[in-house]
Amino acid sequence: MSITIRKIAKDLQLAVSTVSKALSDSYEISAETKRRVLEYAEKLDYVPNLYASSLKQRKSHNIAVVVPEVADSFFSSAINGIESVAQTKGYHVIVYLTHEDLKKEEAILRDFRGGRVDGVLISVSGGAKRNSPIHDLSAKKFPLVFFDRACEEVEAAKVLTDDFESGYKATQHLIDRGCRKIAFLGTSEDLEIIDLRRMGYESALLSNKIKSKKKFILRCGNSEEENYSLIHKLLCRKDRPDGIVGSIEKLATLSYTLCYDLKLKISRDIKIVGFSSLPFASLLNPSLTTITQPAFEMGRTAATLLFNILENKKGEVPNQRIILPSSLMERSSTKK
Amino acid sequence: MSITIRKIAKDLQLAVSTVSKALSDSYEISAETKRRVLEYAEKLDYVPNLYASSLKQRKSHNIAVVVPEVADSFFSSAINGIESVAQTKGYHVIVYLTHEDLKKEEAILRDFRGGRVDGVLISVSGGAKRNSPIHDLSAKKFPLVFFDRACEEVEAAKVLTDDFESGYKATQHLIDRGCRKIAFLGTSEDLEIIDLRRMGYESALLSNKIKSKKKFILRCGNSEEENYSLIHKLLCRKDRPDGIVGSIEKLATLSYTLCYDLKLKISRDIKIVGFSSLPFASLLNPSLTTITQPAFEMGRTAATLLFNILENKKGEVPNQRIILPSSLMERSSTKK
DNA sequence: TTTATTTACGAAACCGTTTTCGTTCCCTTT
DNA sequence: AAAGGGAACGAAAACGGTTTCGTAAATAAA
Repeated sequence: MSITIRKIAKDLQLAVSTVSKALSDSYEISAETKRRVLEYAEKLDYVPNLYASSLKQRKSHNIAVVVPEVADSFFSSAINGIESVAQTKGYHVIVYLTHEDLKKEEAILRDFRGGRVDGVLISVSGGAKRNSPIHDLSAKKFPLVFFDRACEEVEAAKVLTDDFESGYKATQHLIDRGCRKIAFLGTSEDLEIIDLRRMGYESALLSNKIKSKKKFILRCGNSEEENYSLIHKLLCRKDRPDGIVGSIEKLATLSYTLCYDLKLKISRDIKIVGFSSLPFASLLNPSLTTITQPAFEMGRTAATLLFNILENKKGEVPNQRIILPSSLMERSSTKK
Repeated sequence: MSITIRKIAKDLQLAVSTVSKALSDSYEISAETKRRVLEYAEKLDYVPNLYASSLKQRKSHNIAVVVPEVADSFFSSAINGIESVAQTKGYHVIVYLTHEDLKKEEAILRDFRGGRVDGVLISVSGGAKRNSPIHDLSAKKFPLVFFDRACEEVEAAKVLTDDFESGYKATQHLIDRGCRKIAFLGTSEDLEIIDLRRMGYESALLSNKIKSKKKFILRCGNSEEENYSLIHKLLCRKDRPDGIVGSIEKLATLSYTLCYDLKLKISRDIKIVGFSSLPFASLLNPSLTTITQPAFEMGRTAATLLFNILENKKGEVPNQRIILPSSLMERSSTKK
């Protein structure tokens, strides 16, 4: 039997309301009574029941972070950024993993509607339609901020990078390094950011009068094995690409593995640039040229935005759209 | 205003208890009534209030995973392992990050006592004393399973690897490759697993009649910069080590960075073996020889154990101690 | 001195479920 | 026909806090 506010009240000959107020440091209670209550609570090692207070107060002091996975440098850094601000606000951050499974994501969001969290920061998983009804509904039900991977048509705050430009820059960089047959590794489902990166890629090709080939645009899936064989096939073509844009971290590293396996020398035979926030991209063999997003900063910004909404600061645009700059970090994988 | 069971009851001219039972598919309720309730609930998009039911039922259907950080391949994989079993049990897993801050860890555990979660899986942060009172108390308060980083003297289930043996193996491997001046990079606080790894290291040195030097045993901290300069100092000594055991993933990769900066050629000038579950350790330059723990499997096992406790399966030893094997993956960083 | 105001506390309602007992009503038994 | 036994549902008490609204005493204002 856990110790409750009622027990404290009885033992101290006080009303439960008095104890409750004393514990929350209400002005209605005298210093002396507060002291008695605090002391006794401490002594009994009283811990308030979360569910009782949340039920009554209609707030949980929790925010959710919903991400596809955590074994990705972008997400793990972003989570740290989010935590850094949640902490100052006295909020807990709860991490939910979708494993790129839209069904799971929907289940999680639906579950939130029960009041589990006060707000949500989300980077949607593949397959989330641009105007997913569930995301839309959720955004109307409670504060929701997209970061990095958003649903375009859902009205909510968003923290993004300029993915079109990033795709363009990555591709242009490869072209500058002499590549002419550049492949783009994307995901199978229609994620907006991947689409934009691909459009940037295609636009760069166009600017340089290079024909974009369907065969060089891969739609990778969720399974490592499947992706392995897809890229394998790509790299075994007669007109094998001489450059790769890996629009997801794991696709870039997987390309490395394939080059190893196929005895292709990265940078000489084929140049690679990957989207990644890996702290040790420079330790890879060869060091990987990356488009690096300000992951921590994006998390921080998104969380700040969320708290602005929660605290209902006026003067704030409700559905802000913030674009943070990402940068091309040139390394050996694209050396001439 | 959210829609509640009470509204459904009123609209359908039923008692709240009837609706509640219908929703939980109780045998007391006729099929017809169930159908009506379900249909109407669906129509109104009813979502049960989590706090109300948890308050009443005294269970949350949540389990917590408490880890120092998530930007570490071991932890991110372990989390996936945990999730894989939680999912089959209909439980949510909530990830808490301590950032290796014991104060924060204590606050989190204390918070749990309010009933936030039904059970906890924890890998303690540095500085957690062997018999930390808070962990001890927590273990008595609710189901708690340690994985990887445990508090030795706290009575609770544990899923571990043989860290002494791993430290020994790593060191012996370096000796076999010709190293004689081997450094051990550990953490500053007394984590049991690090201690065991270090003892394995020292034991291997002893077996080979190599004197262990205090100066070669580094106690790294939490800040990257600090660790950088610590290792920097180590590698600039006149009698610079010819081998390094990195007992934490980030210490191994940091050593790489330092070798780069100091123009030391890894494997020729200095050999490195690191504890890591990085999927792309083989992509590093040079590929990193690792002690790899079965991270996913450990997560899975720990979670299974926790659910056994939650379900109170008899015939199960309450405080099992399971040791899983880790393996030395030989790669280029320790080539002769 | 009377009236207003403040201070410090208590009683009770409430948050939205679950759960325990009843209580009907109807159908078997004997 | 009386007793017994389900089947289907309702009333009300929890769960452990918070919050509103009183109220008595103490203090200040008139």
